[in-house]
Amino acid sequence: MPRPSRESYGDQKPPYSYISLTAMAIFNSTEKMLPLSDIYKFITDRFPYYRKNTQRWQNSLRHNLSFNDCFIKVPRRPDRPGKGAYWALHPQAFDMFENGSLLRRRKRFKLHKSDKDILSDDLAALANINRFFFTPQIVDHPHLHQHHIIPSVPHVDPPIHQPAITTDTTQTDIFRPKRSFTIESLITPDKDSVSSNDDLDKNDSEEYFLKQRKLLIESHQRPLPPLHTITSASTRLPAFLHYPSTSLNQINYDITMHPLLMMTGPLGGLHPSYYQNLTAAVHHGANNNESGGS
DNA sequence: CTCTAACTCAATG
DNA sequence: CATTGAGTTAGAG
Repeated sequence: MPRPSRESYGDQKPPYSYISLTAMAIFNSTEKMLPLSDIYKFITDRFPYYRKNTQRWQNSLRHNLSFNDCFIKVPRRPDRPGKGAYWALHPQAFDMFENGSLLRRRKRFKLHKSDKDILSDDLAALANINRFFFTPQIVDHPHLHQHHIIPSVPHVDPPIHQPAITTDTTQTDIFRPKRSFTIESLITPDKDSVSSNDDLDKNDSEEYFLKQRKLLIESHQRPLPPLHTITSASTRLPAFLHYPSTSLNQINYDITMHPLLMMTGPLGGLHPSYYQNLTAAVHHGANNNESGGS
């Protein structure tokens, strides 16, 4: 029989703020981002206290998501229907529990307006990229036709293979573009290789991508994602924002290209104190129905 | 005690 | 579900 587990705090209010509860939920997820409903679920599963008065605290929690810059609303991928967006943690907010308290931070995590603008631009670009690459009609373009570049909407979610968060990762295989991604390099590839040869080496995904992009731009069939945002390196969200891969390499390539989706380092730049505090708290609450093993 | 993060209520989109 | 504002509560130093 599952021991009531003192870590779930029974009917008592757990000593965590909504912000830390939400951070736990997100951090605990494999993708490091969750829709609202799953955040609710995480909390109610672990802490009985929150199985009551749901309307009240859930409203408060939503308020926190919107109000605090430490939470980022990631647009839902079109091939993943569902309600609401995904919520992720801003990487720069990892040290927000510096003082070791999961109840009240020393300072509120707030982004400057310019950073917020950049971030929202990037996220908008991401949404556009998604919409763009998951829209089947685009296949009509003559140049693109043969290349299985543009997918029909994928129906399955392939398992995400994220590097398990182990003790450390000295070198993660992070994808990085071999050259800088400026507007110029995208629109006017400096290499004659692309423009001169019509028959691209399909193993060179970068070249392939550039060619593809060029054709799409020329086609004018639908708005392209604002490419300039792709070069903004100021807001680099680590891999936990990484959308699960699909079997569609070209899409992966494009999406991976976005700075929002690039890994910044081991544990995504996780601050040690954050890691310790949160994992401790998560494991605390996680022992609800443990004790017998599942 | 002060300062301000966190919470609540609630209107609005 | 998401955003915003305003007023209240309460934790940290």
